[in-house]
Amino acid sequence: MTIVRTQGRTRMAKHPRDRMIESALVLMGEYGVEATSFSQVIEHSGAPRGSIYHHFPGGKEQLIEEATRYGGDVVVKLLAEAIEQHDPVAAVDSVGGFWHTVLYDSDFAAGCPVIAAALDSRSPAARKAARDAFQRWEQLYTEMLQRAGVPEERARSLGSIAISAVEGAVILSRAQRSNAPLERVVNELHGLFHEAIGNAGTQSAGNGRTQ
Amino acid sequence: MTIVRTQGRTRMAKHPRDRMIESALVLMGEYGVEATSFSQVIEHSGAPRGSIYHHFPGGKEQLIEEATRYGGDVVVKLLAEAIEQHDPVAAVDSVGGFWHTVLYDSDFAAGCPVIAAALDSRSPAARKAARDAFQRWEQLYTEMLQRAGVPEERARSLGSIAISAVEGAVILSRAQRSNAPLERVVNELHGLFHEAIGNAGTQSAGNGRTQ
DNA sequence: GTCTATACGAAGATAGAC
DNA sequence: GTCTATCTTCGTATAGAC
Repeated sequence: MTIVRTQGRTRMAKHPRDRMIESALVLMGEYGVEATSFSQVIEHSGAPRGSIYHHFPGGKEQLIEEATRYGGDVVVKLLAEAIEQHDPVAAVDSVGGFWHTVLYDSDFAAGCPVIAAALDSRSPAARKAARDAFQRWEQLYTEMLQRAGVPEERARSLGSIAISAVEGAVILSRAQRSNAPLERVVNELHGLFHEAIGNAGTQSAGNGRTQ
Repeated sequence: MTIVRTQGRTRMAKHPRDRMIESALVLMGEYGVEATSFSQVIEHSGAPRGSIYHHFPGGKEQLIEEATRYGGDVVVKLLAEAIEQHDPVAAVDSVGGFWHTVLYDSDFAAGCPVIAAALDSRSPAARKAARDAFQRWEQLYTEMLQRAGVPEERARSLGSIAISAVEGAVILSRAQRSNAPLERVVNELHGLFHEAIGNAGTQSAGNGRTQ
C-alpha cells in the first residue's frame, strides 16, 4: 500500500466504505468527476480493490452521487452555527473561511466537489445531487436573511449571489493560486448583506430590474 | 456525415481548423475538457479525421488551449462596447445577457468553456489560458470602474465578484435548468455597481474588512 | 491535406475463486 | 469481503499510403 494522503482536518473514517466516499469527494474536487477513477479512489482511501462493487453495486455513478450528497451536507454543517445565531454574515464567513483554508492547505489544488458533480455530463444522478445541494444552500441563506428582516425576494436574490460568487471565487482563486479573489468576494458579500439587513423594513430593497 | 449542430448566432467558419476550435469550445462548455474527445470534435465540426494532427501537432492539449484563448476573446468582445461607453453596468448586462441566451437556446446544456479549462487537471496549458482569461476580464472591469470614479482597490473587488458571481450563476442556472439564478445575480451586481459608482469620490468605499 | 490501420494505455464492469 | 483475471470500450497518438 502506498502512502495515503489524509485531509488533515478530518479524522479517518473507520469503515472502508466511508473512506471511499470521503476520498471520492476530495478527488472530485481536485480532478473532476470524469477524471476520478476507481484506481485513484482505491489508492487515496486505502480501501481494497475487490470491495468496490460490494459496497457500491451501482458502480461509479453510485459512489459519485453519494459523495456529492455528502459534500452538500458538509456545507450545510458549515452553515449550521450561523443559522442558530440568525447571522447571515457569519454564514458567508464560515463558508468563505472554509474554502480559504482548504485552498491554502492544498496549495490551490482542491476544488468544490459539488461543482464538479454539477458539471459532469455523464451522470444524471450526480447532477441531481448537485442541484439539490445548491437549492438547499440557497434556501438556508434565504431563510436566514428573511429572519434578519430582508424581504423574501431580495433574500433569495442575495442567497443566489452568495453561492454563485463564492463558488466562482473558489475557481478563480484556484486558477490564480491566490486567495485574493475569494477574499474580495467575501468582503463584497459582507457589504451587500450588511446593507440589505440595515435597510430591512425601511424600503422594499431591489433596484427594479428584472430583465 | 451526420447533421452538424451549429451555434445559431455564429456563422460557420470557413476553414476546418477554425471550425474545430469553435466546436471544441462548445463541447468543452457542455461536457468538460476531459470528456471532450477528438471523435466528438470531428463529428461536431464536420472536419476530416485525418487532419487533426496536421492542424494541431500538439494534439488535444494544443486544441484545448487555443479554444480556451478563443473563448476568453469572445467575452472580451462582449465587453468591448461597454468599455467604449465607459459603462461597467452595461458590461455586466452584456455578459449576463449572453449567457442568458446561450443557456436558454441550448436548453441549459451549454456551459462556460473557460471554467471547464480552469477545472481541467491534466492540461497545464489550458489552465494557464483560463487564468489569463480571468485576469484579463478582471482587469477590464477594474479599468472601467476606475474610469467611473471608483477607487482602484474597490474597483478590483467589484471586478472579482462580477466575474465570480456570473460564472457561478451560469453553473447554478444550468443545474436548475432555469435562468433565475443568473437573473438574480445580474440584478444584484447592478445594485452593487450603481451604489459604488454613485458613491464615487464621496467616500473611499469598502467596508474595512480584509480578513 | 486527408485517409486507414494500428499501437498502446486506461477506464468501468463482471465472473468466479477464496 | 476481498482477491485476481478478463471482457469490452474508448481515449490519444503514430505510421504510412494516397
